This record gives sequence, C-alpha cells and structure tokens, in this order.
Amino acid sequence: MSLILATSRAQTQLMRSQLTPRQVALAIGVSEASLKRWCDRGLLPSVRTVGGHRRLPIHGVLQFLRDRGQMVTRPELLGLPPATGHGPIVYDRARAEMRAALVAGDEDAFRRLGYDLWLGGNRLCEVIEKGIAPAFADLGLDVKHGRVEIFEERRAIEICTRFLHEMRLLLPPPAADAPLAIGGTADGDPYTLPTAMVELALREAGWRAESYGTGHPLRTLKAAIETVRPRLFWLSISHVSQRETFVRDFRLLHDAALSRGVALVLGGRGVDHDLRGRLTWAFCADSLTGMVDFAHRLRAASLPSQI
Amino acid sequence: MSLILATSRAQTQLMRSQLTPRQVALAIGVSEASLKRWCDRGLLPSVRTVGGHRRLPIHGVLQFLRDRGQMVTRPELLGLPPATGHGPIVYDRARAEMRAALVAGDEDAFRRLGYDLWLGGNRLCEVIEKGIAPAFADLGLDVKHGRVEIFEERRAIEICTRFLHEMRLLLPPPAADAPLAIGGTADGDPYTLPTAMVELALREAGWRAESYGTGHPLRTLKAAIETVRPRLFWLSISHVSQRETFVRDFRLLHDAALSRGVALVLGGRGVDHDLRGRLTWAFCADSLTGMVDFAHRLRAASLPSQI
DNA sequence: GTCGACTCGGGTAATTCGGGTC
DNA sequence: AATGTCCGAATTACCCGAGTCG
Repeated sequence: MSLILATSRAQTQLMRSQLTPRQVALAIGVSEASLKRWCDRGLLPSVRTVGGHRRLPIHGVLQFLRDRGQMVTRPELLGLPPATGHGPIVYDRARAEMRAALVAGDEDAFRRLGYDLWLGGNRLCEVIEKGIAPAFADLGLDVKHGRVEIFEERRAIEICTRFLHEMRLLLPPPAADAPLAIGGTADGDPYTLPTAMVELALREAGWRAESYGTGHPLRTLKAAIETVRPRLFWLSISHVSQRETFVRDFRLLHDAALSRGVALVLGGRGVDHDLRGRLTWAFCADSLTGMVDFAHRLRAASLPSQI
Repeated sequence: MSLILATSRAQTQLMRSQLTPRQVALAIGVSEASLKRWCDRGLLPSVRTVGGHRRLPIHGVLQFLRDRGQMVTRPELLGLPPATGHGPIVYDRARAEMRAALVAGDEDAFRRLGYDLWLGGNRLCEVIEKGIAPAFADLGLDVKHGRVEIFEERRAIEICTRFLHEMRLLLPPPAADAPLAIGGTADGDPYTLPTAMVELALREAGWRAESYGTGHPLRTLKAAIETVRPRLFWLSISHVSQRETFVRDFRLLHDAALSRGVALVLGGRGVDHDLRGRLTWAFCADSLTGMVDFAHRLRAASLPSQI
C-alpha cells in the first residue's frame, strides 16, 4: 500500500517552516537582491544551508511583513489565502465583511480578512477583539432575529475555529521555559471560541498556553490545576447553566489556585454583576487585550531580576 | 511534484538507531540528493549496507542539526522508531501509544504517532479508524472507571481536534468542481471529533467536505440541505438526547434530502438497532472506511461516462 | 524466489551565491 | 541610501535506469 502525497504548493508552504529566497521574493514582489541585503543586515532572520544558501523561516518572514507593513502581492506562495486587493483594512469594515463572509460560509474570504488585519501589523488579540468577536456578536443578533439560520452560525464557528488553529500553527512555537497557562469552560458552557481565542492571544504573548476545551465540571478543573500546575488558569464564562452550583463549586477552583500560586483569571460575557459579587479571582478581564496585559504583568512580576 | 511513500517492514524491527536518507530528507526538508552529497563530503556521518545503501545514525543527524542550528521542519519524523506498516500489530501499538500520549496531554507525541501512521502509507480514514478512534474508546473506558480525569479527556479531544485541522491543511485543497459534502451532529449531540473525522476522510477522498459542527436542531439542517444543496449529507450520531423528538424531526431531514437528490448518510456509535428500525437513509455507515467507500461509489455513479 | 518500494550513481535543470554596476 | 539587474561559480533539486532492501 502506498500513499501518494500530491504536494500542491499552497499547502506545503504552510507546513514547510522554511522558504527559499525566490519564493519569498515572488510572494512579496521584491527582487531577490533586496531580500539578500535585508537578511545580511539582520532585518530578516535567515539560516544557511550547508552550501551557504539562505533559508528563511516562515515565522520570521511573517513577522517582518507585519512590522514593515509590506504588501504581499502573491500570498498563495506563502500558503496564505489570495489577496483582497482592498488595501489597508480598518476594523469597522473588517467587522462587517467578516460577518458577511461568515454568514455566507466563505472560509477563504474570512481567512483573507483575518490575514489582512494580522499582516497589517495588528496583534492577534486586537484582530480577535475588534474584528472577529464583534462580527460574531452581530451574527448572534442576526440569529436571534431570524435573519440567519442556526446552521449558518454553527458553520461560522467551525470556520473561525479552523482559522484560529491555523494561526496557532503560524505563531512561533512557545519557548520550552515559557510560563504555562491553561484554561477552558465549565460544565454547561459549550462555547468553544472564546477559550480558543484566549489560548491564541496568550501564545502570541509568549505563553505556553493550552486550551482544555469546554464543559469541564469545576472539580475536574481543580484537579487540572493541582496536576498540571500552570502559572495562570483562565476560566472562560460565556454561559452559566446552574448558577448556585457554579458559585459553590467555584470556591474549589479558587482555593486550589490560591494554594498553588496559580493566577486565576475570569472573563467572558457570562460574567455579570451578580457573579462578580460572589466569586473571587486574581484577575477578571473585560477584554482580551486586558487579559493579555495582565499576563504580561504577571510574567514580569515572576521574573523580578531580569534586566 | 509528488512523493511516493511506502512501507518497509525492516524499519519496525530495527530499533531504528539508523535512518534512511528519505526519512532524514523529509524530516529536515531538503532533497535526498543534497543529503547524499553531504554524506559523501563527510559533513553527515553515514554507514553503508552491504549493497551500498546509505544509513544515517540518528545521533549523527541530530548532531548535524545542532551544529548548524537548523530547525527541523517535521520533528515528528525523527526521534522515535516510526511504527510504519499496516498489520494489526502496528495498529495495536499505535492505539496504545496514542492513548498514552493523549492521557499525558503530550501533543507532540500524538502528532508524531499520527504522522508515522500516515506517512507509513495508511489512508487517513484508516489512521483514524484503527488508531485514533480506538485510542479514544480506551480513553472513554478509563474515564468511566475513574482511571483518567475528565479534564484529561477534554484535553485529549482538543489535541486531536488540532491534529485533524493540521491534517486538513496538509491535504491538497479539493478541486473546485469536486462534489460537495456537508454534515454535523444534531441538537444535544456535542461530540465534535466524529464529524471532524468524517470531514477529513471525505476530503482525503477528494470531496469538498465541510463539517458544520455540532448541536444543530434538525430543522436547521433541513434548511442547510435546501440552501447549500450538497451531493452528500452526513449526520454524525454519537448521542441522542430526546429520542422521540429526534425520530420525528429526522423525517424532515430525510424528505428534504430525498427531494433534492442529496445522499443522506448516517453513522456513529449512537446508531443502535432501535434507531436503525425507525430511520430511513441512503447509507448507514458502520465504519469510516465504509462511509468513504460509499462516497466513492456515489461519485462514480454521478459521473457515469468518465473513462 | 517474487515483488514493490527504495536507493544507488550520475547527469541535467533550476536556483542561489557573492560581488559589481546601474 | 536603497533598489533592481547582470555575472560566473557553486549549490540544490529533479530525473533516470540499474541495483538493493525487506
């Protein structure tokens, strides 16, 4: 039995972590000579083959493009979706166009919008918070008012999940000694996107973040904290099914986190005034960027003598 | 460009301190020709078989990579003795090792096992059916008997989901004129993995397959069939929450599919004898490979004059 | 012994090197 | 100061028939 790996270019490039100068030059529409000079000046990270040929790690290339706001003329050579041709995108328009792409089930269009925002130099947590999340908020209203079918919303969630996972692969892998963060949602809270978004935002910020998914009874999360011993634990709260039980069991989580020195972070649209008054935590985020900022401060505090 | 990968039995027996040129070439992302030259120049230690074939001691390869500071593009291809092959022994071992990796939350190990099976020449639907799915079946028993925490199972699901999405990116994108297949799970069925597996298996078989995710009320799936007009619709059934309602509403689905010429396919461990007697369908799959075979036949029937 | 897949060696095409110039 | 183009030499990738591996 044999397997034939038909390596169409678009997909091998995504998984291939190193690119040749020619591929990058074609993709971004500059001469190979310029690329060589940028590499030699250290603007663009590169490694060498045995014979001295340059190879460019994809992470470094994307970072460079984001920093410089460099236009990508043929993104498909990098495994990216085809270009919009729209030029720079602002959040208001991205929100509307993302919503439209999601409703239509147009995965490529959605990916393109996400990539445009990201390559435009925005942090992922901002792309999510100002583009994707609002698009889903609009979508939720559409469903509520019967303008959009439920299957279309579910399909949108799948599309977004795949995009988030794609971004996860594109981010540089976290350092082995990076602080560990885990999290998820509680029993009765099936919303997968928010916790996946938190994971991605923390990974972008250099954490070794792993989402544990949805629907965890709180006592198993207590076990997770005690077993895995992360530096940070996030509980994404989109919906609370049994409030009294939740509040009671939550104490387990808090006590476990406190006694193990784990920073317990809450967040999500399910955190209302009532819950805020009855739960205790290390940080309660009202935005993804706020949460990332807290993670930064926590990390800085953990390494006091790093100058 | 295409790679033909196949299985060599000896690799399972040798405890693999030595690698073939092809494995190393794939793992570090260079051509076999370059590898040969580097060996001949003494940059990379190698020994010869009696017939003159090169074998590369793994420690020499790792040393070489360290010296050059080169990143391994596919680290999962190096390190452990790959379990290449197709026999039941191979799958038994993969199943056990996958289960262990999943319980431990070791994503890299799981990915490596998946890649090993796939690159060993197995189709993805077989990798899933004989490796991954049994591993999860074992895991489910572990949870049931209290040997494994719930958070560990949820974490395993996340790991597997990310792997499936990674494979999805690795497969060649479906042709624009490939037949369309959509599917998902019904309301009250939160099991995401099976429908994601179906999607992947159909994409491997050349379909334009898109999973719509979980938790669809059946009437919205009816709308999906009528709006999207796929050639095939799969309903993944892992758990049926309200049996009577399900059976009643299912008729909507069947009628819509029948009148639109959509092949309605059922499958999943939730399809029991009772349901089989009360539902009607175009095909009821008791295995992933069986479902893929049906899809092949369906496609062949749709294109009668293709020689 | 058969057989399919892999590897061999060597040859050829394509890419990249560094440097110089526009 | 920065980019694009051109050059000969070197490196890498791809291809082929014959032989090896398991």
